[in-house]
Amino acid sequence: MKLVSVAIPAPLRRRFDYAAGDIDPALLLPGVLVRVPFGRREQIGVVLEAPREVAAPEFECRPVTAVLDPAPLLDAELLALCQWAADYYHYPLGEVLAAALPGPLRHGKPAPSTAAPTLLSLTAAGSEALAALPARSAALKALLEKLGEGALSRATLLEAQPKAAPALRRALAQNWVEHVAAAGGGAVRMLETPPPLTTEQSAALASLRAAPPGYAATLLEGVTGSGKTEIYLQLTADALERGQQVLVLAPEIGLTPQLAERFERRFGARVASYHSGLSDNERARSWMRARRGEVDVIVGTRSAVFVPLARPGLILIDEEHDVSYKQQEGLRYSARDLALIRARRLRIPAVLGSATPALESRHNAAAGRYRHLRLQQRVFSAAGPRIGVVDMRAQPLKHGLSVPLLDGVERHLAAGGQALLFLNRRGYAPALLCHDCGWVAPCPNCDARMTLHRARKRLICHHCGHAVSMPLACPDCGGTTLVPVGQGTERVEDTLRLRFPERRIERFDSDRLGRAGELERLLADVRSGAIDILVGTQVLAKGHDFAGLSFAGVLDVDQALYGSDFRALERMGQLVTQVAGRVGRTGQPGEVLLQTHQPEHPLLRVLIDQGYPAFCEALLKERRDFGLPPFAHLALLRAEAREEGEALAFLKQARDRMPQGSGIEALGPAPAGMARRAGYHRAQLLLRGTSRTALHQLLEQWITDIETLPAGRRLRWSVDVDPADLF
DNA sequence: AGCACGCCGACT
DNA sequence: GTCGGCGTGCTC
Repeated sequence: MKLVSVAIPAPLRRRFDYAAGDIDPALLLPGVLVRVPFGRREQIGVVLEAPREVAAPEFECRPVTAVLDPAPLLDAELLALCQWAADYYHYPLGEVLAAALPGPLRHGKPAPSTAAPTLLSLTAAGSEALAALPARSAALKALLEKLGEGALSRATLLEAQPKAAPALRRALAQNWVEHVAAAGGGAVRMLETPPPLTTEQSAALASLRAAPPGYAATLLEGVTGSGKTEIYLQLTADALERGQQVLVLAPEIGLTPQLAERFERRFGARVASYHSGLSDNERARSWMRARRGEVDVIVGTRSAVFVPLARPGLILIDEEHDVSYKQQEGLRYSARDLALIRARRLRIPAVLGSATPALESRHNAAAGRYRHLRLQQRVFSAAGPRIGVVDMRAQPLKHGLSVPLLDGVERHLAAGGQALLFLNRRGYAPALLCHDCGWVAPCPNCDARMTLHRARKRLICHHCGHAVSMPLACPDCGGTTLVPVGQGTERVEDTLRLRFPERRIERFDSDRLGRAGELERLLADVRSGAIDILVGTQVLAKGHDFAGLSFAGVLDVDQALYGSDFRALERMGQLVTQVAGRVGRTGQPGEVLLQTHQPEHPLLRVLIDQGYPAFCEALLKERRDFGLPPFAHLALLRAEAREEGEALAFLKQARDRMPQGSGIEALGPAPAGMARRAGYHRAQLLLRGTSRTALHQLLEQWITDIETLPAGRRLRWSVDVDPADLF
């Protein structure tokens, strides 16, 4: 009889064999989705291998219920990539496959019908209408203006202007906007004249183009403003001319529309976006369009690394250093690393771009695994900003803002510049203290303090989301003098409002930017010069261009200097360098001030005096001395349980069963950095080894063994290969 | 993960 | 007498 191996989306690290039954074996190809009976219910599984003839099955196999696709949904390459990820991250293949498929397809919905996207173009009548439009037709005006800059697909347009759908309907009805075919299938139309390249850009491009066809990884280390995107665009043009597809990864949803826009504007390319901001159906459509070759450029976040490619030609990973590429739950994969694996298997080039490459990437480049190209010259201004330090010791403070910093803001605003203040802490204050008895509002679920959100009159835990209304009196002693301690972006914003009442100050953090399109709207105001001071978190450090910025302040450098996470310093260096790179593009000299209580910190000095590359060298030396990545390979066994001590006890058992003599060291188990979070007690066991092969061999054996531990059933545990942090 | 089976406590 | 708690086992 004919048997097929099927992967089932369940936390089971094995395959299940089914009988072909009365289904034509020719339909049961690898990558085909099938409906199969599984226990007492039905599951959608993926066929892993073509049916094999077995005389007498050792197991009584149940028959496949139905074949869901006429042709395999997953091609051989994607299947192999998922198998690789399952092996490397020690995660069940069925679950990896489920992660690679958009929701509707995973649940057995038929593949949506798609067509190559068309572009929306402003007509002559549209231009005329735009000029005559009354001011109150704001949405329509914004829409026509946007399309006036160049044709865009409907999807990209709606990502930039989420509420433009009604206006678009009207514009189409009036013939102010028309559908035009996008370029594709090897025909590249240059719709924009590419800007002249700098000498460095030309050299980098020439070097990339000179590479023989096939896999090559290139680290493109280019300071902010050195024109990495232009290199991406020109490499993309090459691939499009060859009739190939380009996969572009960005760390954040907010960066994908801009990239999509660039490709559509430049080439009239057929672009699909893929990220979690899209609806399930939109994701399924993008996925299928890429699979069917109806789009030539796929722009997406982490999960886009699993989008199938009909004609793969190039993979671009922008801001490759960004930690968002690492998934922090479930299948804990690194999209950057998987993208490189994918490029190698596909025998196509990959380019890792960043102004501040990850230590690992610089190390890989130095070891000859990647080519290393550098762009050190900015396109628009010759000099980088001056970076200074404010010694916070004995400084009079205004809610965390020092006098030199406030003076800096003042000076640059007076000179017509914009100022950016960076603080990686949202809310008003990270703690609320009773002045009478010393009580500090704790989170009932976590080992953490509640953050005060004053505008919303609430205390919110940033680790579990628990929220209560702001107390008026201390619950312990009844005292009414409750003092906010420390500062978050909200408080900095308030302080600045008092100091600069006539200036427009805007906060950029996830509290403020909740609604779709809000960031885009604010960024437009920054570009037009309507906003004078930007206060924000992470969001501000990622890839957005602020042409008018001439001053930046980093308020809490100390967090990284005291931080216990081994990557904290690396991230601080990246942040400072990225922030510095956004400053002083206008031509007026930029300035960056770092507030710290440790102005003499040796690594901080190296960063300021010698720059990011030297800083990385110093950090790498430290990592070597401490036996940390990239000089050792890590895996973390995490566990969390409702009862205190259970997680630790489980990890101790696991440790006792670790195979011996593998050369892998076990450190711990120990309670996690935050021992209790969201009601769970957490602990972890760290594995370290210099041989990746040895580490993986051990993990494979060991995990199979741990799975049989009864204690493991009563708690949640997971394996994290190449953990991004050790918390 | 689901889902069923099974063996003990407090209800109508 | 049953309803239901969650420990244990299994899924081709």
